[in-house]
Amino acid sequence: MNHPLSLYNTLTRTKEPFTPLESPFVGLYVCGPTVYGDAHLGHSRAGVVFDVLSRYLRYVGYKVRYVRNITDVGHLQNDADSGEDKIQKFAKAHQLEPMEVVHHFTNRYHEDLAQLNVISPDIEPRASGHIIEQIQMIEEILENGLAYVSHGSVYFDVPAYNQQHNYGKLSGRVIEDLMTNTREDLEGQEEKRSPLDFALWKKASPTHIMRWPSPWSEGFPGWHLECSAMSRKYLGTQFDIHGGGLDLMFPHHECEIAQSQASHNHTDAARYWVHNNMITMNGKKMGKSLGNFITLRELFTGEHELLQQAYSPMTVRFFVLQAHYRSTLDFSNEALQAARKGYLKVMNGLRILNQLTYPAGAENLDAKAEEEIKKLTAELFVPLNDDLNTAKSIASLFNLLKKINSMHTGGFKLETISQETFEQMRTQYRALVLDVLGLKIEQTADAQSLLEVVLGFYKEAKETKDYGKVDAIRAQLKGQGIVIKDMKTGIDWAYEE
RNA sequence: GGUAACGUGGCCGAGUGGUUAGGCAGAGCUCUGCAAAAGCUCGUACAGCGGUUCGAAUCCGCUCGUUACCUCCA
Repeated sequence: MNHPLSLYNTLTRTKEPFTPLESPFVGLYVCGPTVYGDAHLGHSRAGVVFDVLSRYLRYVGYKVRYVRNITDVGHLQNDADSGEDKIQKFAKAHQLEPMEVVHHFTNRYHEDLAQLNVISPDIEPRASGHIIEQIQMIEEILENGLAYVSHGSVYFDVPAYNQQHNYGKLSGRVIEDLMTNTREDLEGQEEKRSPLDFALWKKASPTHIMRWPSPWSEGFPGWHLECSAMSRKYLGTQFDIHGGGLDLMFPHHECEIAQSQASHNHTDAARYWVHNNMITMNGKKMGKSLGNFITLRELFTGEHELLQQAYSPMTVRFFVLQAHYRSTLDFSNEALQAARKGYLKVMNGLRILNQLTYPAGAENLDAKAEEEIKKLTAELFVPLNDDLNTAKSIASLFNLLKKINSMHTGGFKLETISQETFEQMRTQYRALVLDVLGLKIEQTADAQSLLEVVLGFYKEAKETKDYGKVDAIRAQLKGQGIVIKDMKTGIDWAYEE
């Protein structure tokens, strides 16, 4: 199949037409979270952006295999010698098993993303479950002479690799610059031949409790390796799209490319490298290390000193989608409140659209109106082909929405457009909002409160002895499986038994 | 220091040479028992200074400012 989608490829720094290796199949790999804490607003961006990408690819007919990993073996904290990783640190502090920690946060991550209506990936591999694959890849790199064993650890030989390949091709780094700019305070790694070398396997210190056996030592796989090993296992040595946050470009993705090239893959792994930009707070990147993050749970409940109110999951989703994924997006209460209103406006439009019925047999075509609706409808999806410009698609949505609202209030006569155009408009609007942007209706009113309103009227009707109304309310509620109970102490209701 | 971006109206945020982005907030109008919703209309924009061009927010240069990566990070 041939679809005019183009994506910005970090490898080439240009927008390129997207053509899968084996159309209609698309392999998509996205770097998932390191599960040592709750997901924050920043995480939601990668989740939502690549959710929309996979939704759109499917919408236009591709068969997508979406793989997103869970990194649960921990990353090295600082220099390798400290030997303490984030997950372990957290585990000790709380007297928990490391697996207990990662399981806990994995579950919460799933819950949070589900709230955002992010569809679960097709495969969600865990680093801890792919130690064997990672060991195998290390062996391949050793066989190819691009890694070396040192004191029970294995390091990737960056200078040697760079003689055959181009280390830095993704992030635009020049190895000579990196050599001269290596931080002094990261030294103390006499095990490594070059400060640029990175660990493929790290021998565990005696106190390190996350460890696995390997040909070299009891230890754990280095950062970067899990993604190379798992993407290869489930998508092959070469696949279509690799996604992740911009902050992973270097060194993480750069190292992934090097590992894939240096192993028996001999490829850059992915053909299109796609990076989403960061969410900022007052212009500064939101991140765990900076401590300026707001978790999704805090957003949903409003429990954070910077939040003036709670923001629903769909508000957050809409907020993310109103910006292009490659731009930074600045958080503020005002921006979230604006997103909330915008989201509700779109959903009200959907509700209206569902109510509209075309007046059959009453066609009274107006060429101009017909043309206008056709044009506005056609513009809905077009921006998505231009590097997934959801912001522009949403703008198109609002433009069409004005007409839909006019149809509803009667200013725009439905019969002036053909039924075909009407149906097309309705189908496309729904498809964009529900299927591709992945927005859904959020219940704002709960049944209990609505019932209390009805019971209020019931009580009033009884007091005024308007028994016709009393009986009607009872009958209506009974139709909903609810019975009213008049007791001496007051009015209550129950589920009909 | 190296590399890469960015700077759009009160706020958020599209837009890469000429046409209304859009949302929120604000003003006015229509509709309305009141209100809401909705529709219509309106306003202050493209950091600064040069340059290229018939024409630049959009290309080039310089200045100022902000950020990201170079360490774990979506």
